[in-house]
Amino acid sequence: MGRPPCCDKANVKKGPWTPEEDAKLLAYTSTHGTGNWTNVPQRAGLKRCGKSCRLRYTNYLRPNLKHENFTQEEEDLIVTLHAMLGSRWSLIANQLPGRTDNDVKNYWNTKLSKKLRQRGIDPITHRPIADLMHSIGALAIRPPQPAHSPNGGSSSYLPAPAALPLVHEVAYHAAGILQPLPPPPPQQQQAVIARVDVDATASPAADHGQQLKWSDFLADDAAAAASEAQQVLGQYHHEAGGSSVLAAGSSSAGGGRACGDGGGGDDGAAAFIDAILDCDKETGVDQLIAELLADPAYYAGSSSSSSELGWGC
DNA sequence: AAGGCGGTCAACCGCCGGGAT
DNA sequence: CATCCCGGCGGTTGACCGCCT
Repeated sequence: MGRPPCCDKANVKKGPWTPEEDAKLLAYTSTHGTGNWTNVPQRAGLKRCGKSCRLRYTNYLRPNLKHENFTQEEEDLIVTLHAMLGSRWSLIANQLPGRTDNDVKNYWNTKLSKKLRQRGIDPITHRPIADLMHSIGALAIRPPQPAHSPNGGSSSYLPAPAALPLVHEVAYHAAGILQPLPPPPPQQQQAVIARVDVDATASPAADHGQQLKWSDFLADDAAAAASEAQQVLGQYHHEAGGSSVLAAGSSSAGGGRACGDGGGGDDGAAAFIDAILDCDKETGVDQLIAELLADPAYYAGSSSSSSELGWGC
């Protein structure tokens, strides 16, 4: 039953690739393409596992890969997308033409997370570390809460009473796309966001009557999915028309979206991200997010944006 | 000059979902 | 329908390199 094994694991080479191996793999892929990696090592004359060949090709040998340093625009986009998606590196890399998920992941782990930490920002939650310390203290003295989910249960948040809004959500509220959030009770302002996830409750549309769900974009027809996303998000845009909160015309670095073929932009997930980013661009939320991320006052819990929302500490 | 140390990044590991058989 | 592999993914490791003492 099933398929034959991919390779003889006892007879495969491991470790760094030699130029000769690279040349063989490149020669093979340039003439035969990249289908069926299981057969590639044998046909290319390599003593490697097919998986290793695929990795070497996609991360290093593939044409159109960028090998130079990340630009400021790419850096901003990674931070923004990480705030939205968490560590879904392949999705983030899809928005950065010429970059691989491994590139993005390494860059995040070695550079960006440190940068954020140096600025007092927790790279996982994108919240001030000081806030998290407070939250840990608050959680330590808070009695256990019964599992309760107002929307019928999403795993995006810890069962905390009310999480602080995500960076993205703050921007949407500030832009007037969503109804203003009611000021949370003081103790709830210190709730922890444990995970950032694109899900119903975490989406900007969560409390707008109509939910924007990740799964909605997982349609067979990518074009239809993207269209649907645009339609749904466009509605928010329309309803938020004339928002006075948006700062007109300021050009921050965060707005530069790298929208290319990306190679993987033809699936529902990419359509979802495309739709979010397009909507951000149209509404100016992308600039707002960039400003939020760049604003130390925001991370200190006293930004103008948060005070506009009525939960200033 | 040499050893320690930290940063970087290519490569591996293990898991999972989907699909082939 | 069950089984098992493939391909993709995120997490982790370890070799290499440059800087510092």
